Amino acid sequence: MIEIKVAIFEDNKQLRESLKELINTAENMVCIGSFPDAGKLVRNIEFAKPDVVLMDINMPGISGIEAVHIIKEKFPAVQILMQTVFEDNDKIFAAICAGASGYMLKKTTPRKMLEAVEETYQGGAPMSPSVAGKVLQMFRSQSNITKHEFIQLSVREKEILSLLVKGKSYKMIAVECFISTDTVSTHVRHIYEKLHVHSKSEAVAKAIKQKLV
Amino acid sequence: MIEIKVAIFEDNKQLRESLKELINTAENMVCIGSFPDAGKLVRNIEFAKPDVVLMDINMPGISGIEAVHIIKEKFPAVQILMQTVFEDNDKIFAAICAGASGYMLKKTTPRKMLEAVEETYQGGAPMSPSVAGKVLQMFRSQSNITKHEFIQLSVREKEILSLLVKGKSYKMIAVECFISTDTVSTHVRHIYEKLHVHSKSEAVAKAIKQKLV
DNA sequence: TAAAAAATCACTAATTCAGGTGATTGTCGG
DNA sequence: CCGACAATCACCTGAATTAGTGATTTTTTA
Repeated sequence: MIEIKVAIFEDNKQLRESLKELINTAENMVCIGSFPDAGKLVRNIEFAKPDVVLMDINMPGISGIEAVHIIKEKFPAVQILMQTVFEDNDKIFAAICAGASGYMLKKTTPRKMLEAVEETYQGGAPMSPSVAGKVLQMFRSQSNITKHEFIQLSVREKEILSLLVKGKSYKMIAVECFISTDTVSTHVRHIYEKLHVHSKSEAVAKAIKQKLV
Repeated sequence: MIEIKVAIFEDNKQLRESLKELINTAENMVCIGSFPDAGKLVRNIEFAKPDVVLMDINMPGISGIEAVHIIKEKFPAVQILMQTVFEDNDKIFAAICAGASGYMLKKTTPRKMLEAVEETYQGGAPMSPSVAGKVLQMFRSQSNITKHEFIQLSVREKEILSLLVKGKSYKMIAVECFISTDTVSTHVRHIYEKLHVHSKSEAVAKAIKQKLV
């Protein structure tokens, strides 16, 4: 029987201890290190050589996400399971992009926690269902399939729209395109008509989501 | 005790029957319909009024993915849990975009299958870990952000930013948030500072690209 | 507990934007 | 050749936005 070596990073002492105990109760797992913060992160990982790291996303000093970055850079084989009480889109996103494999809420039952560690070790990506839901949402919103609208912008309009997306003002666009701000204004008006929007923000949002730029 | 009403679409008779039995063994679930294909799909759903649909991805006639499209269009409240033997990137992607909530492999144990149905009903997105892993992979490869900045917006600021993205004016935001336009203006200024931008458009663009909303 | 951050409101002033009207070119296809 | 459309410019007005300064209350955190 192979033992899964688990390292824990968690600033809350009580939670850290109970996680450690939980891991050690599992017959195929062993906690080979538990740390309250990510100080000496590299040395700790180097020494402990864990298969799976349980990482709290909120820690004093180096944040959990930064720690994931570092671990994944230096020890790409180590699988990381994030733990958090929050379900923030941007945190989840950041953790995933940093290279975390799984993302469990702390309210998860001990049994499921162990399953998650096991699955992480096996290369899976266990996620609390609500977290997974958010990921799917982000996924869908990013790859917008629901564009049945055939938006036909002229070359110039696309050019101006892309400058709008970059946050340029009419005046700056005028300078860049060698036209007057009034002309910019006219183009923008036409863009609004075609996109069925009534403000710069809406136009920018639509442009990005529909990948018009 | 509320019973979760489950409908099954599965062309393999044996599997269909055993799924039906499995659902009915759970005390808080009831299978109110099992169908070998998606013919009369709308009428079947209309009649059975399921909470959760178990959908095989490969079916003769209308494919599972097409069926998801149709169901989500006509009955958006129905949650759909996909079932498949394959871990095909394209299929997973298509199913998610069509609006499936969960995605379980057929080799999943009966106990986990029931948990998944329950979680689907509760609005979660249960996924077999290996499937989740593929989703994360797709997610990472899709996002071109190399260096993710750790932007820490307050809850209120995020709220206001998301309204900005929707194209709302300060005035509208003020009404929705029960604050004055001056306060909105102050928050917006703070948001600009944190995002290092100087206009609404830039803020909106950054918010979307960095998935802050 | 003291300091920092968040949330709130107010006043001012300069700038920008949205929408309207109207006009001149040039190009393309019927 | 004419109409449609893209691209250009101009003038105008009211509304919205940005930015600076200052202040109070609550919450969070070190």
